[in-house]
This record gives sequence, structure tokens and C-alpha cells, in this order.
Amino acid sequence: MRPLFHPAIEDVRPEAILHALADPDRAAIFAGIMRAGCVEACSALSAIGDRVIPKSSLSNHVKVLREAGLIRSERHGVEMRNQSRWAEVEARFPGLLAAIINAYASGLGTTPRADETIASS
Amino acid sequence: MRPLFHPAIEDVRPEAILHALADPDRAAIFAGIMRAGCVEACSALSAIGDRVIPKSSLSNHVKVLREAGLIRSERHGVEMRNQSRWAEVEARFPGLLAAIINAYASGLGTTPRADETIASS
DNA sequence: GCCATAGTTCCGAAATTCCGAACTATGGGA
DNA sequence: TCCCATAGTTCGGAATTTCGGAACTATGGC
Repeated sequence: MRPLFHPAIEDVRPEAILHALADPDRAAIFAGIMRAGCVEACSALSAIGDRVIPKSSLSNHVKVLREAGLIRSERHGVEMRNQSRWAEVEARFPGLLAAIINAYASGLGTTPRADETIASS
Repeated sequence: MRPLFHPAIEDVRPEAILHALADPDRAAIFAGIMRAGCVEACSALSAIGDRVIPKSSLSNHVKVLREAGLIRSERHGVEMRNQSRWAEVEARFPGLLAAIINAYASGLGTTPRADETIASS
């Protein structure tokens, strides 16, 4: 578990990035990490809006982001510091992350059913 | 089956687009439709590289692309014409499609015609 | 040593994807 | 009209993936 796997930037595949960010929760987690520059996963990321993400799911989300090449994780004492690999990814896939983050952000103002209408749960 | 469902552009969600294009096969199909402007699905899209995509899978891929808002499908006689909704999607999510297609194209292995860069507009 | 905190792994249930077989829809003859 | 060929969809079951609770591991403080 310790030598957390981070793909080299040249091994990062577009489909992995798209798959990772196709989940709104993961996209929100990634946006949070980017916004803060460096964030501890559990304490700062475990809530999205008013919804709480279970630990095991959060751990898995962070793993998916890491193995997609989007973030770098490092253990600091008892907690994990995650930072985005924006610059590397931007160099490899210019404009990709910005376009994705902007796409999500542009939907934010007019989300009629993203969070509220969870009729089934 | 007739009234094929196409979401209005304002109902198109980023996660649906990312999910649709996170599959390299679907991304290749979409790239093919864009490249040709207007393509009949079965005859022109059923092969990706040297791999043949089963009819039922292809039908499903096209459906996913359509319901994500990426293409518009119309029946013409016995065949289906698919055209990309690039302009609409570009207006709603600027730069998103170009960045994704370019990301795949720079990855070289995943799309059949990697050296043909699509519309960097 | 013990305990608390932060995160991971395990594993079963639920959801999703894949694709062959059967089916439907349309056009072209005879 | 009936029959056939072509283009695509739907059905159904197996394989895969995702979700999340419970148990576990790792680190630091006492």
C-alpha cells in the first residue's frame, strides 16, 4: 500500500481521465483538490454539497483519480496530501482539464435535478 | 423507436458527454461521424482499426452518443444517418470536444486515424 | 503498551456493460 | 401482393464494474 502508484505522465491515457471525471463526485473532489492546491482527502473532501461520501467510496475515488494521473498523493503523518498534476496533464493534453472543469462549472448555476431530485434515495 | 430521443442542448450534461467519450470505441465512432460530417452507422462505422464491433454493441454505442447529446440520428430509408452536434455542444461547453478529440489523437493508439486532427476550432 | 485518527481492503449486493440471437422496419423486386 | 435482403433494435444472460458497510492497517500521541 505504501508505494502508491502514480503513472508517468506519458503513460496517462485520455480514456482514464475522461472516465475518472465522468463521475460528478470525482470531478467535484478533483476540483476541490485543484482549488486548494493541496488538500487532505478525508477531512476536506468527504462532503459534496450536503451529501456525505462513505470513507471507502472516497478512498476509491481518490485512487481512481490518482491512477488516472490526475493527482499525486503523499502520506504526511497520519493523513494523505493530495495535489493535482494539472501542469503535467495540461502539457500532455492541452486544454482538456480546463474544458472539463468549465463544463461542470457552467452547469452549476442551472442544476435543476442534480442534487435535489434524488427521489429514489 | 421512431421518435428517437435527442436531448435539448440545454439538457445535455457534462458527465454524460465524458462518460460517452470515455470509451475509446465510442470516441472513435464519434470521431468518424465528425470527420465525415454525415455517415451511415453500420456500413461506415462497424470497424475500428482491424476490430469488428458487433451490431448490437454498435447500436448501443450510437444510442449512448445520441442520448449524451453528441450526435443527431435520422432514419433515411433503411439506414440511419448520424451527424455530430458539434456546433451546439461547442456553444454550450466551449473547447470541450476539441480538447477530448485532440487528447485521443495525441495518444496515437486509440483512434484509427490519429494523424488527422479534427477541427481545432 | 493503549487509544484515536486517517485511510485501505474485503466482500457481497446492485448496477452496468457486453454481445449473440431473435426480432422489427424499410425498400426492392417478381 | 408476397418474399427477401439489408440496417438496425431489443432481449436476455453472463461478465464486469461500482457502491458501501465492516473489518483491518498505519501512524502519532500519551
